[in-house]
Amino acid sequence: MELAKQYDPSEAEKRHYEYWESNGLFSPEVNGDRNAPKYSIVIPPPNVTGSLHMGHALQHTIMDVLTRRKRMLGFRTLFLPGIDHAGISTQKMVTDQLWKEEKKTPQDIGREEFTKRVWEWKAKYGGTILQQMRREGVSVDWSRERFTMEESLSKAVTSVFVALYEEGSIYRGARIVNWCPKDKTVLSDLEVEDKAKKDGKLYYLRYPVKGTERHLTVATTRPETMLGDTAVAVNPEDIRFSDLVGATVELPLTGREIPVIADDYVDMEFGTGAVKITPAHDPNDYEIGLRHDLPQLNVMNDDATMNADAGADFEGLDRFKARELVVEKFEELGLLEKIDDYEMVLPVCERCKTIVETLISEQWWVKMAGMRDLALDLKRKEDLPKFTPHNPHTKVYTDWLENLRDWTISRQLWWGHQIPAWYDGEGNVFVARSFEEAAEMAGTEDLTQDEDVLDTWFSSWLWSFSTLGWTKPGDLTEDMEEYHPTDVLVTARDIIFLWVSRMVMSALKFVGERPFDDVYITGTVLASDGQRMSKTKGNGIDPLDVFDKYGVDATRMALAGSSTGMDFAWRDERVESFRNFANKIWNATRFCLMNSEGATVDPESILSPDSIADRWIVSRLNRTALKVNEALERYAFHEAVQLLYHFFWDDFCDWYIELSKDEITSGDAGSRTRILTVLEQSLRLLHAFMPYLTEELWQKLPGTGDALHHPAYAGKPASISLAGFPVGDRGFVDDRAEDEMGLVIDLISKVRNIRSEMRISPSVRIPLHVAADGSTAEALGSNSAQIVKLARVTDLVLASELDVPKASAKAVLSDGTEIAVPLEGLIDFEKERERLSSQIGKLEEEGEKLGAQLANRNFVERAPEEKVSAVRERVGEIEIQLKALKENLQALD
RNA sequence: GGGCAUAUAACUCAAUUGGUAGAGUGCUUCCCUUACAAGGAAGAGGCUGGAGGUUCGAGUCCUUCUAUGCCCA
Repeated sequence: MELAKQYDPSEAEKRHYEYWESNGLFSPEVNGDRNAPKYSIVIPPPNVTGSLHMGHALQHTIMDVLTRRKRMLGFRTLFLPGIDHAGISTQKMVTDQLWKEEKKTPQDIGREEFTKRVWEWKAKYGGTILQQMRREGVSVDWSRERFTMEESLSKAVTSVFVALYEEGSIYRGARIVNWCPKDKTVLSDLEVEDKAKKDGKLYYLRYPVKGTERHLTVATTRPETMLGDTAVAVNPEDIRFSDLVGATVELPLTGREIPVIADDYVDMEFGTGAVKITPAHDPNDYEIGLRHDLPQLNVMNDDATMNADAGADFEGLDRFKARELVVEKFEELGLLEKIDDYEMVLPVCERCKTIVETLISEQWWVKMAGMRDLALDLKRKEDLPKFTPHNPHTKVYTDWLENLRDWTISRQLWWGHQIPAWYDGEGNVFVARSFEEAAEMAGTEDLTQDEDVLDTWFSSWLWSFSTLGWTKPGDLTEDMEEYHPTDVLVTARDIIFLWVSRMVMSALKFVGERPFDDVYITGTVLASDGQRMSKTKGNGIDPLDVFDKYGVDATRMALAGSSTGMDFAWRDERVESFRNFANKIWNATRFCLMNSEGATVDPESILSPDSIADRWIVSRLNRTALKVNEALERYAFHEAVQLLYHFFWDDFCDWYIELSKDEITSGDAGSRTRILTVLEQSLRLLHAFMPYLTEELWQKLPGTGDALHHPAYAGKPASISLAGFPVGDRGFVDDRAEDEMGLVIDLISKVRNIRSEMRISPSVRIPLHVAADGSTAEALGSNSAQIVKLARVTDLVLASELDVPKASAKAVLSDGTEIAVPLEGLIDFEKERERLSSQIGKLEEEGEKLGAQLANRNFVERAPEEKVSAVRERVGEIEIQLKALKENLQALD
């Protein structure tokens, strides 16, 4: 069989995913072993509006590596995919489209029609990211794909709402909230982000004190809110104002009179020390208002224009226009003291970046204290999910829990789970699982359902179990029993609070167990400039472009290989190196296949390796497998990638193929079989990371098929994804073979060094003399043909003593074995002197360091025995080598 | 303001419980040796951000400073 000279990923990527998916290889049911242990992961659901970005690619790669390995180990493996309905962004998207295409607003077509349009939109565009995930090669079970708005998950949402309401954990109340005037909905604290505003202003406004000639000056960043002021506050300790506490201020522009109050909250250092209090439009003022029983005067509409209570001059004005007008009028009245420049931080809507308004609004809330305590109990029992990397996530997570506040769950949207609360004509509320149930409770069908929907997170916090068929407390579906709790959650730092902690609380509350054992928090993929990727900066990198350019497998290797849990800057060069690696694997396989006649993959063939090279590669293979498995068990993806890269490229390609090349090309069936088998094992190890390339090549190797499957997948469609994952066997780790092979490699490298330094053309063959006895002579002698070939020497002269002319280049192997290349006529004495001197210099430097250590009695007495003897051993080696090198140098004179 | 993290070769990053600092890319020199030039061979390149301290021994532990990033308020 002849392969192309270069690997073309695009072709393999098309074919194999289709094969895997249509044969259901990623469904846990493919596992025929009823007693197999399970392994389950639920995907963090991307937004239905979303498309694949680097963060997804990273997380999905990690999850897929974990899943594929476990599947190959024979676990009943479930990797469950799905998306969430992303209330705000989806509604926005469809609203925009409606306006663009029909010049209509959602209100124009009504709720029912609008919701229909969203479903149509979802059917048409909502699957984008799911298709992109197929391209990534993720081995998810598509037969279990979930969507937060589908019937079963909606039932779960409703039943959880009702259960919490019935126990008194959900209530409705007017409180100060974050309000997005553009999306016209309330936002939870977590959906608001801070944005620095460097060119902000601090306005100093004078309020006349009633019955005096005095003014009280307040400093504010938001003059327009003064229209809703209901007090001025000062610190009770502040002697500047102590006589004014209890006085009345005439609030300009409004004709209202408001009191001067004293409250600890006021910072004497800030501004003037006097603070205007607007309980209806500032969270801190709201609290102060409650403490002092102040009226809450709402002066704004839901679109952040001023309302009638702001006064006739201001009604209808946008908040920023109103600000200008307020300042103007203060100026006219001579009440504007000054305006300072002021750097500040503004709260903005996480989605549309509009400046968030704080106002008082009637919303639904969840009391979190009870569930929070359940989660903190886990901490006490030291049974929290295990975070990787451990720090600082565990602490951040528990700190946050301890300061948890109630959660606003209603949203003023039409797209989402409509709140299951109905009102009768008198305003009584009935919370029920359905209209029928509510009607029965109310004794009338004359009910209207609450207009609002629930926060999207109110459905995704149930994701770990709602996706497994759970619809109500007590539900124990087959999938729940089998796959919950899941094994690991892989996600990004930014949703530890929004999602991870809430999932823990909901699972504890409703299922009575943790939703997952481990949490792996990935680092952030930064742009190549080290900055965060962002649309506005235009420095983002589209994973699909990278797939096209370098192939999916190379991209996955680059991502997994960078996944230490730290953030890392994206570098195309790194992916390129893995594309080259993929090509290396391709060509190594190409070589084996070109010489595969009469041979077939046969695991038995490497069970009793005979030659040093065979014992060595089998040892390296098993050692690598052991380490890769160990690394993956502790989520050290980058270590696993490094191990595989170096095993395959250095050990297998650079040495094993080269050492066995003659035997292979001359048709030795045994050698051919062994190399095919080692290759096949390597492909299996690589499969979790590079699924397409390995499947492509595995299918081409002679002797592969379902017979190589893990026993749990006997008789299933042949795929490397069902083959056993090599776990490695300590019995095959052969230190002696590795030492002996190390000598051969050292010898060849030293000769190559001589050639290179002496500038001997590769076409010129040179003689090689080696002084060795015993096992060294045996190891080198049994590989003499390979040494001759790889060091390009005429022949290898092995004797117990060197017998070479003065004009020879010499070197010493790590065990002290002396080697010499007689180079009559070729050798440049000056160069050889330099070469030897530089090597002597290096060894002397190392020897001095180590010698100093040994001279230190404290080291010898206090350091562990094995450390000391290791240093002694190394010093011994150095001494032997130095002696020989120095003699060689002298011999040149 | 509080908390956390990071600072290692030109670049991007590694370094198990403290025990002679590694990789990939880039760079230099040589080679199209029929698996692979997306390749092969040989090299150069680091007082591990600064300053103290603990220790026989510190990239690793402690203190402090500087710079950057993230989270919370």
